[in-house]
Amino acid sequence: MKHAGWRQVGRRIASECLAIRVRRLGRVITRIYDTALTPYGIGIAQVNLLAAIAVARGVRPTDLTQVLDVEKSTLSRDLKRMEELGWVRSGRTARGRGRSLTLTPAGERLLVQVGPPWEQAQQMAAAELGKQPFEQLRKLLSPFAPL
Amino acid sequence: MKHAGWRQVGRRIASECLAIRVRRLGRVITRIYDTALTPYGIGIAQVNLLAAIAVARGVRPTDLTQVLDVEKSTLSRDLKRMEELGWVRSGRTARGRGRSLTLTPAGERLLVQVGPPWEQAQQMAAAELGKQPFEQLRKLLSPFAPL
DNA sequence: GGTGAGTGGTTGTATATACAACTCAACCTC
DNA sequence: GAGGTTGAGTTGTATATACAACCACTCACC
Repeated sequence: MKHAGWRQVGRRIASECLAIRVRRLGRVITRIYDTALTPYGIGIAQVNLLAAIAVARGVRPTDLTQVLDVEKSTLSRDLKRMEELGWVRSGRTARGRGRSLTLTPAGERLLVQVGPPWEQAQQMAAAELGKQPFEQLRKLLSPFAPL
Repeated sequence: MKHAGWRQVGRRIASECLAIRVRRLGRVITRIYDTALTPYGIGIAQVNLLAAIAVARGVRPTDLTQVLDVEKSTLSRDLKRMEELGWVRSGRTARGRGRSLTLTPAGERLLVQVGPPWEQAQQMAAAELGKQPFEQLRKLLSPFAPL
């Protein structure tokens, strides 16, 4: 196996790489959810934040970076957008450092509205992947659920 | 189940959404590969293109959008970067419309160099996820391999 | 209570991603 | 072979993502 040529390397990477598969799956799945959510002016990435803040009211951004595995700089800008859109508010924490995040009433309303299209997207994703693989995948990825 | 409040919706989405899990997995995995590849001045997304072009020499961008499930506008800009970096070249197709893509010698060399760190990243990803889940996942996602 | 260390957050820069609108060239039809 | 049709690619705009560098504030310690 010494001296693998570029053809070999290319074939091996194309056929074996986990990252490439995961990223492609991400593109496909993201499109499904974003399409279903478009009428509501939100995408799955922001729904993610909305739901995370709803569940853990008063979290600090730093905590979210842990829970969601997002870079703090990414989160900073995502939150800025959502504050500007009027879905999220931040105040000082009761004690200690950092800000404390909550949904605005508009954010709460939006989250409720977004329920049905999200369910629909979840259905479509299951259809796209096949019921079986969908459930296997969901189970396999449960360590990556933000709860 | 009528009148689900925002708390319920948030909990449900946070705990069940496939897209959110897949996207988070993507972030985690991408970081592993990108970190391993950093010394070579390339990331896994570009390695993906490099490998795809290596395997299917002479492909047209349009074909790649099918094979890789990428938007044509995304691909257009990604390829532009890689042409500027001197890894990819494009010429006219023998027949029909569109361009034809090939690796430059520099691109071929880079692909070979990138083999070892890629293997290493694949190992680290397996370690991160656990051997078992890693293999299950790879198998489950084989429909998303670009081959 | 001042100061130094560490943490939380923002900003600069770059890539990857998508959708929509547009351009341009090849094709086909008559 | 002229003209409409279609398909390939680019460009405008916006979000999501990351890393590095920076700023600001809190806390702990003396």
